[in-house]
Amino acid sequence: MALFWGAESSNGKEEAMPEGKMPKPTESELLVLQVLWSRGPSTVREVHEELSKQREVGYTTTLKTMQIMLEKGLVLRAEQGRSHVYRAAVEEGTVQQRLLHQFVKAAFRGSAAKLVLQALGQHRASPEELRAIKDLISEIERRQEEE
Amino acid sequence: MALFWGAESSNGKEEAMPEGKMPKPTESELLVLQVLWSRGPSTVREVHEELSKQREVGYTTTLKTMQIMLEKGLVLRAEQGRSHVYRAAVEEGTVQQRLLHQFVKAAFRGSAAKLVLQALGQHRASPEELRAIKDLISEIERRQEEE
DNA sequence: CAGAGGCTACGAAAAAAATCGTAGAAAAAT
DNA sequence: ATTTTTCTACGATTTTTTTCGTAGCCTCTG
Repeated sequence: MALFWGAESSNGKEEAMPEGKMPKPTESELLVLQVLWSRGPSTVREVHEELSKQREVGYTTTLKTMQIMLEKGLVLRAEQGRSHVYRAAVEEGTVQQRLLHQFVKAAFRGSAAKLVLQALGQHRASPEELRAIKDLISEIERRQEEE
Repeated sequence: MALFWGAESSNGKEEAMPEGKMPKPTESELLVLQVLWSRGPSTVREVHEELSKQREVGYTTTLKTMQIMLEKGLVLRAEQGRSHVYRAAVEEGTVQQRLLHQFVKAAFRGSAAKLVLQALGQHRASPEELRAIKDLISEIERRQEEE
């Protein structure tokens, strides 16, 4: 079991990415992050197995992608025997927030409301989720009235 | 005034893109589409002026982008004197829908509800918009109860 | 009519991403 | 002890996207 992170002190990337300077992950990198977020710390092999389910891709491709992500600071890794265990260096919510912001601007001319309407209309949401959304809206409305 | 579209019959791209086989527009192409959607049919020069406000870019770059978009069928054009007037060949809503779907999958692991919550929490929505969203939710809930 | 300016076409270069082959080290299997 | 498997490193290639230079063609001006 790898008990500590930051064994790679040589490249100076052992700390979790400071929220400010996070580089935008590419599509492939996002796929890797998804696996890390859902599985937790994983080896290249494990991530690769997971990605292989979705689409055909060579092992070294996944490896290379993850190495690049390490350079960018999107992931951290620890040695474990002869292999490496990677983990996400950026939080899912933070990445989502940043990507969402850019997406709203790029595809919805900045109108988050339009996006929300489209998303709700198009995708299926559970009663609980709808409830949560309604609650949030009430919350926002309450705050607006106060102003 | 250009009264008809489809003067470019030679390249067989004079019809609006059939919803099914629309290629995913790249970032730059999306910027062009945004201009066409908001201004309506425009010349390269006009689109370029608009884009120049946002970022520095050469005229021929914009031109080339639009020519590629024509090949892909993302835009249509009509000759007007010695210049061309372009218009979007794909509807804004349709493109948004497709991009949104991919985005939810790529960044929110398919959870539209999570995206909605993030979007509402992060961006400002007007009371009217909130109203509209609430209405839509009620509508969805009603439909779900019936099942 | 000559020159300037505005347009498009076209090709090619530059930049960004994705993919993979090969080599070499270490561990496991036989 | 050999061989086979399993890893990483690294470079190179391919693909996609973006950007722009140059040439040729009209049109308008002087």
